[in-house]
Amino acid sequence: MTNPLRLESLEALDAIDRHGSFAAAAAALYRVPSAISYTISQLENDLGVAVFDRSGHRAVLTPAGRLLLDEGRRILTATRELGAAARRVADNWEPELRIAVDGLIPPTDLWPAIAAFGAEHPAINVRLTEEVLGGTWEALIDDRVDLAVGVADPPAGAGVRRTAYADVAFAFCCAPHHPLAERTHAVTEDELRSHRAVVVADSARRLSPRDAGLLDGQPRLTVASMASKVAALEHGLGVGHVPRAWVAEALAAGRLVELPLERPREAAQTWLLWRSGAPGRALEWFIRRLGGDRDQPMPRASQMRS
Amino acid sequence: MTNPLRLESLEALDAIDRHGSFAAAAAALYRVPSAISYTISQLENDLGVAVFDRSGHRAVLTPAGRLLLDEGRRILTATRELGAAARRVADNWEPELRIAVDGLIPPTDLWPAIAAFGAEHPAINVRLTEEVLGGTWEALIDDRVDLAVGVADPPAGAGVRRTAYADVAFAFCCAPHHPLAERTHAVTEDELRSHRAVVVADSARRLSPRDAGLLDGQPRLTVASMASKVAALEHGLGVGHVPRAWVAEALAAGRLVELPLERPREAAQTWLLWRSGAPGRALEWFIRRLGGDRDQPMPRASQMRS
DNA sequence: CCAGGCGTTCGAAAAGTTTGAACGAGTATG
DNA sequence: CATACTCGTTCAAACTTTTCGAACGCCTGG
Repeated sequence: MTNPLRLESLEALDAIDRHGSFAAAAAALYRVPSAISYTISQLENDLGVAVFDRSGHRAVLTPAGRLLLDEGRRILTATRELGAAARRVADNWEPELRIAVDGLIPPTDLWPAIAAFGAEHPAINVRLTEEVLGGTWEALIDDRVDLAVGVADPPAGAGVRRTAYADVAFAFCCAPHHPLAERTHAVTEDELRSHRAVVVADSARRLSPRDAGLLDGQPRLTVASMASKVAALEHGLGVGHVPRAWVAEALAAGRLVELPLERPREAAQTWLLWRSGAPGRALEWFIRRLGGDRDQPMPRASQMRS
Repeated sequence: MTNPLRLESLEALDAIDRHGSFAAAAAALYRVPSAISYTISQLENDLGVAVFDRSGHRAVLTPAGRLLLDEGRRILTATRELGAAARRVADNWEPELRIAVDGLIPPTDLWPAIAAFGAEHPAINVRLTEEVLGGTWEALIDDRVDLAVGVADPPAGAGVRRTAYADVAFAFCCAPHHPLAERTHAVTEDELRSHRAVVVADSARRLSPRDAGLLDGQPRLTVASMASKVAALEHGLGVGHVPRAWVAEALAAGRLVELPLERPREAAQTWLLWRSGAPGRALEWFIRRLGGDRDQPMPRASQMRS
């Protein structure tokens, strides 16, 4: 049993319903009424089903006709969209762009770019995932994302290109009611060691996980994301370094306090990474927007962009 | 811009991918290779997009071709299914049958019938909702469902037909640690009045709600469903009548105890209801299966069917 | 009752598809 | 390195399908 349904029949059905009569539909399709009659009776023959009830003066849809009309419209739409999507792909626009943002960068950082992209290219989907440390790199290498944003120390790796993204400065924080908050002078490493550190777990599935900026012997609370880490710090569960952009508001509101450190952690240079090879145009759009001119990959002086 | 995509092109594309070459696809479609060439180049012209890369010996899909193939298959499937669905509708099978089951009946009661129906008619969807008292009737009248199962006192109403369903017997229950559980002799109405009754709220949205089997002046806890009522009783929040089928297991396990009543509530006759008019065949199937021979609507002697 | 719109039917004309043969190009096989 | 085979394309001719235009019968509204 081969496919017994023609798109032209559905198109005709749609036009008839839209314009109210065979004659009007014919006019709308720049055809003669008999052609519409022919198309519909062909549909009815193919299907072995009455689509219109002609017992009255004007033809009226049967229940089966109603179903064909309603569902047929979905098929027509899908078909038209498929045509458009194919054209876009041929023009090197990806149907979907997948972006991983590293825990160092608040995802809100990307919203303006994503909103602007969505306004320009409403038909292209953007999928944003959040990863931590090696997980961001791994998502790119494993082809789970097309663009990695805010990776701090990308391993040397063939097949990956990069351009500078933001410098991320850290604040060493704890809750106001945390014992360390009493301190007025810079905290030494020895003092630190007796307080629990909140750390974010590397989200790598495959590569060996690494932890960042930790003193040996310090007790830990490991959480899954930077957002959880901030929440944990606010609840006084420990201390830790957090990118300033993540805690600016909490510091201003007094939910967290910043502690001076004897050896403060220096700002981290972060990168925009993508696989080399022919990038799609959506990827190029984001590289240009987020990374600026990628032919001059130099570290940016700014901290986080808002 | 009219629709520039033909189903035959997608069909050809599918056949080429499935059989590995233009020639094999042609054979599978009982056509000559040049016809396939023609169809594909027509697709490429319509779309203005290369679907195959012919630079090598064998034609190989471009990314756009890949998209057309993958998405095109979905469209082909949808189209075929639409044809089949239209035939079913013309044959008086509903695309979806909506059933409301009254709170008196455990929904599990219907599972065997629904499973059997699904096995016979896998393409017809069944939507099961749960309603209480007037809500069941109202869902039917408002055309939110096609069949109402287990309605106890259907109001006289034109345009509705019915046949007997199960007789529902009630058990008056409370938790074993409830004060009334101490009683060894039949409970009088006066005694009852001082204990909270758990009642199920009528789910009617429009019609005036009614409450069943309540003594005036008795404090109440109103819950949304029979399942909640059973749970409330088990937690000792009150007392109340429950259809035996809902609590057989809880009584056997000792999570509830049955109390003898001075004036026990008599079993309720329940009905299967549907709107009169030409019933679809799925509806007929369920009426026949659940209600037996509907030309002899007589109360059934059994209690609940399992 | 008449004018006008509706949808169908039919033969003829137009448009579109399929065919088969010929061709060039690539790939296995000996 | 021939040879035989398969692949996909092109082209004119045969064929099929769709569209057209005119004629017709039906119903509705004035």
